Order: sequence, then C-alpha cells, then structure tokens
Amino acid sequence: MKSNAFWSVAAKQIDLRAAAADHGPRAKRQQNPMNEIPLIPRQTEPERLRGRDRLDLIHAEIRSRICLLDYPPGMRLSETALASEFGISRTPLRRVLARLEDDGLLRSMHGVGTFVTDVDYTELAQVFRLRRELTVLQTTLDPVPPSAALIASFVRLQERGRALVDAPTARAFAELDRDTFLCLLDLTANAPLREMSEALYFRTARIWLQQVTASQIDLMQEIEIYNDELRDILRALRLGDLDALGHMRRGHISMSFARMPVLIKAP
Amino acid sequence: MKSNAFWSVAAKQIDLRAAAADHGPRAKRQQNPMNEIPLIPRQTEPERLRGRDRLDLIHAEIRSRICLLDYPPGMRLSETALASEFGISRTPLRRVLARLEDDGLLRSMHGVGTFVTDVDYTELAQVFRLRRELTVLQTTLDPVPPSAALIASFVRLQERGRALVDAPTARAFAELDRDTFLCLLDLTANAPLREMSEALYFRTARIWLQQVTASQIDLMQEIEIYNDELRDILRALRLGDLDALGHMRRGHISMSFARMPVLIKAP
DNA sequence: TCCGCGCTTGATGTACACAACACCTATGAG
DNA sequence: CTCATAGGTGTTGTGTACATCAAGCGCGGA
Repeated sequence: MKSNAFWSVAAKQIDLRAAAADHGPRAKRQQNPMNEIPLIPRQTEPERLRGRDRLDLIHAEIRSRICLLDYPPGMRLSETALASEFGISRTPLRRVLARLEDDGLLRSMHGVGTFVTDVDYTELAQVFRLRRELTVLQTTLDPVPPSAALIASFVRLQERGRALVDAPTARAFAELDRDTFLCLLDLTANAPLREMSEALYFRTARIWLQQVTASQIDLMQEIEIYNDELRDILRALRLGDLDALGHMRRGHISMSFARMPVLIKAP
Repeated sequence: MKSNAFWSVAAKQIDLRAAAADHGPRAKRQQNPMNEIPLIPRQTEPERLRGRDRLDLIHAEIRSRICLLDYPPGMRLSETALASEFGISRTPLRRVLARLEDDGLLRSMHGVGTFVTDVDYTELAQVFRLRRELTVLQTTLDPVPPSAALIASFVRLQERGRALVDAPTARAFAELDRDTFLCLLDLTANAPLREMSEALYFRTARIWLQQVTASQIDLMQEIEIYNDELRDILRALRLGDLDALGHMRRGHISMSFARMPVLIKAP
C-alpha cells in the first residue's frame, strides 16, 4: 500500500500554493495543446499527475519546505521516506534530489546521507550582489508592460502585507516575499533571466527567515519596511515606470542585505 | 565485457581538453584536501574516476559534442548506446542526460527518444541580450586582478588565434572561442555569476558554428575580427583595466550577434 | 586507560528487468 | 483504392535488488 499522505492530506494547500506561486519552475515546458485533451477531466483523482509535471511539483514542494525551514540546514533527508511519502520509487525521486543538489539546496554524500546545505557568508554576499544587478535587468532587458491582472495581483499582495501587521508571522512574511518576487518576475519576457533569478532567490531565501526566527532581525520593523516597499512598487507599476521600479528594488535588496547581522566572517 | 571505447581511445584528448577547459562545470565541488590522498597514484588505470567526478566528465564530454556539432540539432541520442560507450549503466547516464536537459541542450520524450534541441531566434536573442549584460558584470561584480598565469594563458590563446589564419577551421575556431570564454571567466570571483555565464554560453555556442558550416558567415572575416578582439583584450589585461575589458567585450558580443544572419523570424 | 582494528549498520550509488508510451506497418473492411 | 484499426517494435520512465561506502560500536591488545 502506498502511503499517499502527501497527495491526500497536503494536496490542497500544495495545489493552492503551487497554482499561485509556481510561475515557472521548468520554463522549458512549452505548451503542447494538441497532445493531451482529456475528454473526461478526471476529477476523481486530480492528485495523480503524469510524467514530468509530477516531478516538477515534488521539486517545488521540497524546495518550499527547505526555504520555509521545515527542513532546516544540516537536516538529513531520507530518500526512502520521501519516496514513500510522495508515493513513488527512489529512482524518480533521486532525479528531483539531483536537481535540488544542482540548485545548491542539497548535498548528498555516498554512504552518509542527503543533507540540506547551509549558506556561508561568502556565498550569501555573492548571491546578493548578483541578485542586486539582475533585479535591474528584470525591468530593462525584455520589459513587459504591467497588465491589469498583474496590478490586481499586486494589490492582493499589498493587502496581505497590511494584514501581516496585525498578525505578524515570520513564515507568512516569507511566503509573501516569495510570492511578490515571483509576481514581479512577470515584468520581463527574458526566459533565461527569469530562470536564473528564480534559482538565485531560492538559493538564499531561507537565510532571512532563519535570522528572524533566531530573533536577530526585528520582524515588525521588517514588515513596516516591506509595506513601504510594496507601496513604492505599486506606484511605479501604476505609472508603468519600470525603470524606477527596478532601481527602487535594487535599493531595497541592497538595504535588506545591509540589515542582516553578519553571522560568520570569511576566514 | 564493457566496451570502454571512450575511456581508452578518447581518454587522451578528453583529459587534455577537460584539464584545459573544464574550469568548473560543477562549481560546488569544494576541495576536500584530507579526504582522498591516494598514497599510490594509480596511473595504471587513470581513466576510471570515482563517483561524481566521472559523471561530470561525461557531462562535459557530451556537452562538448553537442556544441561542436558532433551531435547536430535534431539528432536522436540512444541512452543504451551512450551508456555502453562510457562503460556505465543507463541509471547514472540518465542523471547526466537530465542535467543536459536542464541546461537546455537535450529534450527527452517518453516513448520517442532523446533529441538535441534546436535554438529558435527568440531564445537566441534573449540569451545574447542577457550574456551582453552579464559580460560587464564579470569584470565589475567581484573582480579578480589578472594574474601572470592568466595573462600567459591568454598569450597562448592569442597564438592559437594567429595560427588560425593560416589554417582556418571552423571547429578549431569554436574551440578557441570556448577556451577564451572560460579563461576570461576567471576574472570574477562570483561563483553564481560564473556558473550562469557558463551555462548561457554553452546554450547557444553551437549556433555560430552551425552558421559558419552552412557558409552563411565568412570564416576568414570572423577570424580577423576575433584576432583584433584578442589583441584589445590582452592590452586591457596587461593594463589591469577590467572596466575597459568588460565594455569592449560587451561591444564585441553585441556585434557578433548583429553579424548573424537572421534565420527564422519569430512568428 | 587508551588506542586501533574489524564488524555491523544504514545510507547513497548502480545495474537490470519491467511498465508505459508513441510511432510504424500490415491487414482487413468499406 | 482508401482509411481505420490492431499489433509489433523500440524508446524513455519506473521499480527493485544489489553493490559500495562511511560512520558508529565493540572488542582486544599495549
């Protein structure tokens, strides 16, 4: 009997989360409209996807668990346990873990185990410096005029940010930041830039949450700053001034890194 | 009996090529100095590497074959044939192919086969625009002062470029361009930037060679232009003026794309 | 008491057989 | 003669048993 704990219990929140946040983990999936038109949309078991889509969903799920510290750095992941949880064998699961290892989130050692990686200061600084520059490119390289739907999505994000003041939660804040990032990724049509920016974001997103949890960063102050940032971005979005938006985000990212307490100095 | 045609016949050129060009396909391999110090350097069978290094070598080899058009776009690759050639099973080979698929060089379809991807004009233009910007970052983000060894390597590259005038070969030109690119990648210490730049380069490197082979680009003219570029870069290297180097390269990349005849317009 | 060696144990990595899938071809009905 | 359909055939994807490796543990000797 396959223990489909994931597909039955967690499928609801996953579907919601993935549908909203999964803008493009594999951007190379071009739509094949003629290929599969199920005459009867099998809603009896919507949880069982086919082929590569299923692995993409599992990839996004494990990545989310790592970035939300459900799997904290240094934790060992059991391949057999994960395989049985997702109802698949070790072979396809290992493909997912290999991708996560290429993303820099996991590291597997023969005979020892698969561990969630930790981020040292050097890597963190390098990723932030690169993200700082790529943020500007996201609004200057192949810019897409903000659509009404995008602005509407952003208004909802802003409401989530305001609601966060009354019920401050580090995890909800991290999810908001992730969804905001993915939403703003639609401002460029450059597919390689989108893929790389997304990979870079998820590579260090957990560090901030880690420090907030350790009470080394003031959560309320961060929420206030973030709401101001959302306000600024929405103004620029409504004006269609992508240049201003990009440079403001560059400043915010730079300051966000500056507010981080330096954990470990490079030796 | 394993048909070790690759490890015995092609091992020599592979070792040479990989040692010179393989600056870092997997940049996350941090050196573990204490782990393996073979007391007796097993030169009796140097071809059999262990664990992940072997897969990295196979990955670089297949990638090289794709970019040098040994495997032209649209060609079908047989998993069983490749596995037997490299003397391994399908399981670890499929991990290599999965990475190549993530790199955008392969596409495998269930029940049909694994094919070398073709690059359409939209993707080519997006990659070039992004590479154009990243080139500047390679000399401004975490710059490394050019060492004497780097300049010496570059002098050798320049000699190869001059020798190309007397014996013009598209393939040798492509190899020179690849080695030059990888050599200049040492000018930045930003590991994520290096990884992404390298991935982007190999994603579209074959298009130029494809067009030269089709006689749509004048090879001799390209060689002359390239030698001028190498001269300019070496001047900037000797002066230590990385800013000038980066912006000159940006201009060269931009013109290189402009000289390409437009194959297919986006529909 | 401390060091060293070998066994046990559990992990990842690999090989192989089978399932799922798509294309091709032949065959038969209209 | 044409078209549809069923089966053959070769491919990729998956499941499972086994090989390989490293860390922990216990035992024995110095």
